[in-house]
Amino acid sequence: MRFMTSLRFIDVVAREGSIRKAADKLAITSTALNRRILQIEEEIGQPLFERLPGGVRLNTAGEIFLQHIRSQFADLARVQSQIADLSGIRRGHVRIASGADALRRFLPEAIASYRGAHPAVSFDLARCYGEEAEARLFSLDSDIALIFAPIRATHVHVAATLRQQIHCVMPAGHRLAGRDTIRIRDLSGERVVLPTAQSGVRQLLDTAFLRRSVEPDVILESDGFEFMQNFLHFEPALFFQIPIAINAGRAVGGADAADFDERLVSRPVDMADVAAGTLHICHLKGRVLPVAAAKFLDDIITGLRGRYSDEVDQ
Amino acid sequence: MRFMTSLRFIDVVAREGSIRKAADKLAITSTALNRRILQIEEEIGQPLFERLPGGVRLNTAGEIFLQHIRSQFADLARVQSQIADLSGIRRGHVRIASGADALRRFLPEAIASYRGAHPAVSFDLARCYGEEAEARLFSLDSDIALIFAPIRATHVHVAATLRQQIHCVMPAGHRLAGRDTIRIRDLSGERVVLPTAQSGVRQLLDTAFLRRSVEPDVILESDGFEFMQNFLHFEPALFFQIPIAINAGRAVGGADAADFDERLVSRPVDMADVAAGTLHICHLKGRVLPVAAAKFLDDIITGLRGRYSDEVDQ
DNA sequence: GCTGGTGATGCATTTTTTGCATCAAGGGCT
DNA sequence: AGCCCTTGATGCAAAAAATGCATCACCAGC
Repeated sequence: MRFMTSLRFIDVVAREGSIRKAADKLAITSTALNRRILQIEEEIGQPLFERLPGGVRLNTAGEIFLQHIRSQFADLARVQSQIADLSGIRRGHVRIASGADALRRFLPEAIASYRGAHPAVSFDLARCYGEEAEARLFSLDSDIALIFAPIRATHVHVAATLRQQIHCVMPAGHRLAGRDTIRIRDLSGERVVLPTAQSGVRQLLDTAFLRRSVEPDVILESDGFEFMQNFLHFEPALFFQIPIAINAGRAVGGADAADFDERLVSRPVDMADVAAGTLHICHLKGRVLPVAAAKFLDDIITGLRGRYSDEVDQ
Repeated sequence: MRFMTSLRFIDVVAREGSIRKAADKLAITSTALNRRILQIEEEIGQPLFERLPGGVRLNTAGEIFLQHIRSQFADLARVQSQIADLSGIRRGHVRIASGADALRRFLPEAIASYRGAHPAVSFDLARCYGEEAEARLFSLDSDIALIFAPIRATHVHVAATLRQQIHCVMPAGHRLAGRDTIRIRDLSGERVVLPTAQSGVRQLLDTAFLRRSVEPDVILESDGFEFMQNFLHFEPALFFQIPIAINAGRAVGGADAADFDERLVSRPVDMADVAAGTLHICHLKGRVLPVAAAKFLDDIITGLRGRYSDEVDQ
């Protein structure tokens, strides 16, 4: 959209913190970019950036204006998606912020299924945690967020929630593999692999370890699930996931539900020890999503309701 | 704002229904305007107008896009107002749609008072009734509406309401001037001047006349209050207003409250005959008003609450 | 079939935007 | 302090875009 270029430029300059860097990124000269910004500032009647020796930074007016710009872009995307829908072809771009959990198995399947029905819709996945995901909604960098953590910000609308019990994943021959459920005290001294500190799973586990005064043998911290999974083939240890990260296709109920790798099994951690976490499916409050994003949101909520009927709310 | 010109052009073309007429209005050639529109249509990927032999008309995509354009303009005005507020000077433009009632005495005083505090804020008054006012909110042609009639549309948010009893205005020497309240049956055969059919006052009166089977002698229909008022100096007759149209400064209570013209008096119509109407002070639901408009809205609601405390709700 | 209106398009002109070279200013380093 | 590097701003010429004129094709009403 030609008529939006100047506005996009401002966005990039704000992100880069420097006109010259932004100009490089936009493949134009700093001169041209500088003048566009000066022109807009003149039209607004006030400067939007403060000039520092090392670059530029938004002032208050600029912050307000940038927020406006981003909302214009988001709304334009919605309009384009809606217009495309008129001619029967769903078109658009859906930007999702998600923790590693849902990204692992659930989203690939959900997106593939959606794209099967609407091949003209493209996706953008940003892997991030809690507050960062909320920030992405607010800055309109993402349309939908899947957050496995409490929601802090008031500007986030939770379209649906999914209760998820922490599961413990281990090699099939592990001494705990015989149990139906795992107790936290069983983990004392056990070698465990923990997700990174930002992760919602990790925070639930930390609380549980603290409460039960259990100190497992933490041999590794990682947020790479595939890495953790493969690691277990070489050194027997435990790691933790939520059902949605293990099995996209159906609820994890039975004792041998670890369908992700036949040499691994997953067992639920006893609810008395670790409270079930909540996966929040969110978008920015008050925002009208593009058709493509809105329908995708509907789809995943409907899909989850079909599979995990009891645990889905709202 | 230079970067919005193409969008404004589309708005004008849609309103004019013809590229050439719009071009005249915009003081450019039809060629330039035509090409701008073709360019935007190409960027959108779909035509926005259907070409008729007598001009152009928005198609569905165009309707959607135009709505987007208007919301952009409204939001830009909000942002500009907000930015101006940062530097201490309130700046902006408040567009009000109002029936003739509030336009008569209340709004002039309210606007003058507001402009006294904020001289950089300008106003735009559109005189219109009920549904037309609602439509103006929806098309973002007005920020605030004062509607003396029931609200039909669901997209209108009512910020406050003011109950207003119909008053009957007559020359001081009229035979009914001695009454404390006027009954509808007193009006049988009386010469009356009625407001236009769209007016909320008129609709309440029509209902009352019908219910009581009273047929006054309607000698004139007009929506010009000043005209009606002056007319009464030449031919004795009755006309009808609500307090806010008679007296902006204070509630109309006493028997000689017609402070607008010493030779005229106003008497309330008995509530048993005519239900009190409701003045609705509204804006578009879900819309964030520009600072200037939002504060003005606050001001008039606070002001009304001070003067007509009992009759103001919400 | 003529007339008066519409939007679309080729081409020359004008306006705007861009890029190069350069300047002035501020922070970090020796 | 003095040097060096990077930053944003600006004058001037080239490139690109928008504009205006003349004209075409189309349609409705008479």
